[in-house]
Amino acid sequence: MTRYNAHDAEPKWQAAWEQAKTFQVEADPDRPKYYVLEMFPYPSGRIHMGHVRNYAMGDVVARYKRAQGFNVLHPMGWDAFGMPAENAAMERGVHPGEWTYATIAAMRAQLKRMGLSLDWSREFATCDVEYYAQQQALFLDFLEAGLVTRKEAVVNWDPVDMTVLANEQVEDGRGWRSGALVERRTLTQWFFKISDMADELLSAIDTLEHWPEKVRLMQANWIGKSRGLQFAFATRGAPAGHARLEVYTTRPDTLLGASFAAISPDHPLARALEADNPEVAAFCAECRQVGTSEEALETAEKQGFDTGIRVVHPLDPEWELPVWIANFVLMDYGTGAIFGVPAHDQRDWEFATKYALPIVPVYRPTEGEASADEAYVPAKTEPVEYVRCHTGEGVKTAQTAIDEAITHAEAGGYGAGIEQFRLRDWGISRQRYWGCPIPIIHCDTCGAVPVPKEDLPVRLPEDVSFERPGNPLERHPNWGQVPCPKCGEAARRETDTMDTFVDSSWYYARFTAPRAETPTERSASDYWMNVDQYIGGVEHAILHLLYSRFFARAMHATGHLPERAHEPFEALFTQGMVVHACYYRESEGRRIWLDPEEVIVEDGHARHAETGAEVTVGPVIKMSKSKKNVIDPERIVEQYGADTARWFMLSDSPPERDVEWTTAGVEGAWRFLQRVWRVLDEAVLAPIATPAPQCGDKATALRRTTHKTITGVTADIEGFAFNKAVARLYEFTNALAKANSAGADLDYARREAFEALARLMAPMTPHFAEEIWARLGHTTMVVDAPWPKADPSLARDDTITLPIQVNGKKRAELQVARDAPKDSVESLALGHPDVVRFLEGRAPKKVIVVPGRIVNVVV
RNA sequence: GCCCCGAUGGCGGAAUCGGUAGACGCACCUGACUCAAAAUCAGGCGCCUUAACGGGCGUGCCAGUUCGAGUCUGGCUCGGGGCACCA
Repeated sequence: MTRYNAHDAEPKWQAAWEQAKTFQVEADPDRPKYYVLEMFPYPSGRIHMGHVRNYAMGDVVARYKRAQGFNVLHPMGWDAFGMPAENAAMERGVHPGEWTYATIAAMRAQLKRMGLSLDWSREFATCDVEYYAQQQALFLDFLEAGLVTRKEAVVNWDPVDMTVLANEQVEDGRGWRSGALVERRTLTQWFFKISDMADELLSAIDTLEHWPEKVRLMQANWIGKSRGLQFAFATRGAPAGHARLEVYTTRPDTLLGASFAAISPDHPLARALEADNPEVAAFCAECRQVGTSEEALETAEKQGFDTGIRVVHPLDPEWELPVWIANFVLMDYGTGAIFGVPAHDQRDWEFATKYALPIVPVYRPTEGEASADEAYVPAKTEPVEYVRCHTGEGVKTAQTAIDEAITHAEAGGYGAGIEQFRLRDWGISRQRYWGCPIPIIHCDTCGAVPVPKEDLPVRLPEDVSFERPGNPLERHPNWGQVPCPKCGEAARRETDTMDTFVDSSWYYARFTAPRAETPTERSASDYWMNVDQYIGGVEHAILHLLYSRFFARAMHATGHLPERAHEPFEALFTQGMVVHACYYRESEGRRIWLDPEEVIVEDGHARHAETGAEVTVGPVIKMSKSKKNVIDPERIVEQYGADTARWFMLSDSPPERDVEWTTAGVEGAWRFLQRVWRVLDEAVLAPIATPAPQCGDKATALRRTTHKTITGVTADIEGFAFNKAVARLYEFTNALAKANSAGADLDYARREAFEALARLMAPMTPHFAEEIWARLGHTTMVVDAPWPKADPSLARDDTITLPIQVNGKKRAELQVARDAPKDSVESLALGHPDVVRFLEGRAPKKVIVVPGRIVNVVV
């Protein structure tokens, strides 16, 4: 009796695969390709359980497709630029590059111990100069193609870290790292013109058949298309150049309910007034101070400033409305100006109430009365009674009235129906060091001049200091001082670097030719693209995936990718998180979190192992350092081996849902591998390559189980139901254990079963499968064995168990031939003693026979 | 506020087309092996009821469609996620 020893087996097979270059691939137009990609990691220092789950799933797909004969591209790299490296530099005085490459080395070693079928020869980090050089080339191509612009924008400014923050880096109005209150600043920034593609990116969502519906919805909502009316008010008493005020509304049906116009504090008209009216300037400054946190928005009162300017209502030249500057009007949506209809918009209602402006209802409910304490805002599809409408009164839906109003405006020549998008241009300028430098030179005479391609790359200088906050590139003594490429006069480099989302927006394309002297190599990208299966966390459902979709389109427009790559990810799978129980005790009103290792749980009660003190069992949550419930994958691999960790990650929950880490579960996985080992140990098998003999009933039964398992596991893997594949393999092993007690006539069936088992397990527990395969007498590796094929005649049963219901309740079972004719099944059912008993002598009214499924006798 | 998703034993989950609810695993219980424990092996395990055979109930709640509903429809409750002063 032997045991499976993961510590010896795993390094052995990893070395064997590496030596055989098993996972190194080249483009080969004669073979079908398959590109599997998991979202590449940020090199934080150590892999975590989320990585293990993500890469275990990807590896199942990659190894399965490989066994099916595909030329599988399965690469790995590092999303290596970003703030943590700069923070490490500040804290420890090491260069961000040094820190990053050290963490990469550590994580690479950890990943290699997982035995993933990766082509490591394609590895790169986004902070490699070879990578960001090509990214700079792409930037220049995009610039030339009109996909890049430089403009003023209101941005989140972190006054402590002294940088612009992306919206998602602002938590509750504060910088995610510094905790400082974020200010709104107007800065000149570089933008990718993603909003030009808004409509395209939206409509193409329909083609993403193999993406989760949830992600498609999130993308659609983010792009946020709305149809409405844009029209201009004529102004009275406005400064020169502001004779007209453009407004946008999705509710033109409420034009007659207008009682004021309002503009954003950042609107050009507000700016014009600000210039020579200190009161206006003070008001606008105050508005800009207010944070953008949820709390601030919830509690912030509507604030307004009456400019004294009037506008003329488009439907009535006699009717004038006041123009207010209002803190709730956003400059970057629509035209930055609105008309207020307090009766039917809650914000307008609050504003009008505060400043005593008229509230004029346009429609009312068909039954009952609208509340007097708030705006009446029914669904657009709900019929309401219009009492004041320029396109006709009476009962209709808002949607109908809106369409009429747009038609009316277009016919009357005072407005046009337009589409608006919520999606804004992608601001990529960051005032950071550890990112890809934007290849631009600023010249006083020539303006912003692109760095000539032959001068690329613009390298990050090595001699920088992080003693002070802010951007070290800005205070570098000479890095920024260069001659203008156009006129040769003294000029300055752009010191902003690119948002790290840019780095991850095209890495999948770079993997197809990672050493090319151009961003891509068309022969390689045309063969490998698109990514057939992309796998990652749902937290990237919007930004990363949207940016990547934009980039692929832009790379096609600039000749770097085939048109097919417009949608670079054919199929997307978003996996759930790894969660774990947590424990804490209260001390002086504070929660002290405890390592689960220090806690003993008995009968639902938890106590501290050392002190015996009562401990509170917290919720099952995402592993996090602050809650002390992190399990380090490295420890698990050391203790049980990578295959056990992989098997457990795949076994307990459907991949899209969260999986709870439990010690018992991991031990169960480990026990299973030992059990397979033991069952094989005790099995008597026919010699290798024995042809299929005539089999008796018992042997045929085992063969049927084998072939049904092959069919089932194959379908489960295809359908991303790894937990079901695992359950099926458990059942299969149980059947094999039972078959061991049968005699020599099963020798062939047993060999067939074990050969299938090794190959079916290989994508999930690759080292273990190799070991089994070798013990079965093979001198080749299971990784090179083809995926098993089920014999259709064996994969289904000839006789089946048919349930018999009486009045919809199961009362009996019947063993019949699979293809038994309906009437014979019916008479067998009616003759069944249990059925007769429940009929109690009554004649059946109706007998429903669904062949192969069920019989229902109705009385 | 708007949009979306989910709810099945003590627990994770299975039931792919409207057709045997609870596969498989974990936990637990009984037995075998053992001086003993662990490991392993054999068996049990939704709830109520029954000495037993059996019977009744049961997929968050209330209705409906159907011979038949975990699955479809309508209305709720609870939980989770996304967006959010977007005019």
